[in-house]
Amino acid sequence: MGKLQPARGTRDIFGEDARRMEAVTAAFEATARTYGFQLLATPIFEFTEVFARPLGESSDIVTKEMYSFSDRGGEAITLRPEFTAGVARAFISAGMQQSLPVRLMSHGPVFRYERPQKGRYRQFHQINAEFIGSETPETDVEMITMAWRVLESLDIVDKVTLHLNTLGDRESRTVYRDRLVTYFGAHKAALSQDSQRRLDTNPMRILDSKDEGDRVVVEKAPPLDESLTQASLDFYARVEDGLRACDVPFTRDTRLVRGLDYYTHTAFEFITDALGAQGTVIGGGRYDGLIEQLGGPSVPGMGWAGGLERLALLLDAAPSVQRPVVIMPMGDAAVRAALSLAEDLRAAGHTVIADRSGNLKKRLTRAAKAGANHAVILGEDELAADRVTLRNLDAGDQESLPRKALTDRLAAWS
RNA sequence: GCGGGUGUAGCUCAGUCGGUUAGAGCGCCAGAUUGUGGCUCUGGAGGUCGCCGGUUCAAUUCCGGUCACUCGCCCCA
Repeated sequence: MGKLQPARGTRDIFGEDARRMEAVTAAFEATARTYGFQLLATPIFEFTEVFARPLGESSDIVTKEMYSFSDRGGEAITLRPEFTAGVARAFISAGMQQSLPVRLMSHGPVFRYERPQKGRYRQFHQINAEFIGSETPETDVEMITMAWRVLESLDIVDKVTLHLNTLGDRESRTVYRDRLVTYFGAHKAALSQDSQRRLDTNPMRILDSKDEGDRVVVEKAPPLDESLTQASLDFYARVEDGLRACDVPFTRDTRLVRGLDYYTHTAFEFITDALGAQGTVIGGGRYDGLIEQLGGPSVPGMGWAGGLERLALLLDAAPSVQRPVVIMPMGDAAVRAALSLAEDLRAAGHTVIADRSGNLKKRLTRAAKAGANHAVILGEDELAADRVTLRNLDAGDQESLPRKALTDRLAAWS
């Protein structure tokens, strides 16, 4: 095709795609609001440090996926690869620890330099929720339930499975990680190349390796629960119990882990098998160490992010457009009169499109294509009589009525 | 970053065992219907066969490279 393509891994979103994504965003905002969340819009770029520090210098995101550059002032800048770090930075910048807890929702583009696939882009979009300043397991329950409700309101909840796990508190996590390193280190030769690398960079990730040889080794790896402190076990039990109280079904998945060190306790993902390798649609967990690591106070947090594109892909059908009323003035005098008539209808809450070009036949064709329910025909005859012709495009019939009666007549239809 | 597949009209796709005018359906435009759509009929526009190079008398077709998409890995939403 032409040379004018969007840059690799980016795309133009319009029409049906745009409506799908709009629907997901709207469902998210509406649901999150009922949980007391307020909007926080952070910049789409930050000083590189904001992301590099909490994500860890050796993590994949930092080493190969960030869009980083230095600006004209020589500052190291990075396009956000996720929301949490930026939200945490905003939390610190604004001194929000004065009013704990805070419930913050965000959505917008994020950027990762990756090889694109279906449901995976270099610029993609996320919905994101962070609950900062509460360390109770019931907060985790609420956060997960909220994600569940979003999926429910989008009617895609049956396409998705909630995988749930705990990493325990920091002590548990460290113990478990050490045990894994010891165990996998002893079986290093049996591991795939990828997993041998993971042993250094991200040992817990070996647990969910897809390599068959790895799986054999993983089978006999030390079980997570043996490394958990009693407090961690209790915490997790309350999360499970709370989810049952809210009727949110879940699957315990002890291989579900988070690579980053600041994650503690609850980890969860909503996974679908409808999107190939891009199965995770919403993922999140508890991060009790993050804010401190960024140089802020020691404040616990719990959050999750959802991939807009992936969620949009799961919707059965694209939401339909608002059905407009199309007003069709014929002749110069009518064109002018139609301006104010359209304003009246809009003020009454209708979506109004004015079509001023072409013959009536053409305009009616266009109106039908635009999904209009009614056409208001305003020609010389109507103008002279101070009337309009209102055509019902679904029924195919029409009536003549006084111009002033139009708003009421249309109100009866909606 | 690694390995595989694909790239023909706005969309979905045929086709050319290398040969001169590249097709269909849908969509679009016009007409049958001077101010009345959705059905039907008739006609029309629209393609450097992704791009660059090589082989050849001749390349959309074969080969190489490149770009994009796609499947898997890595990683993640």
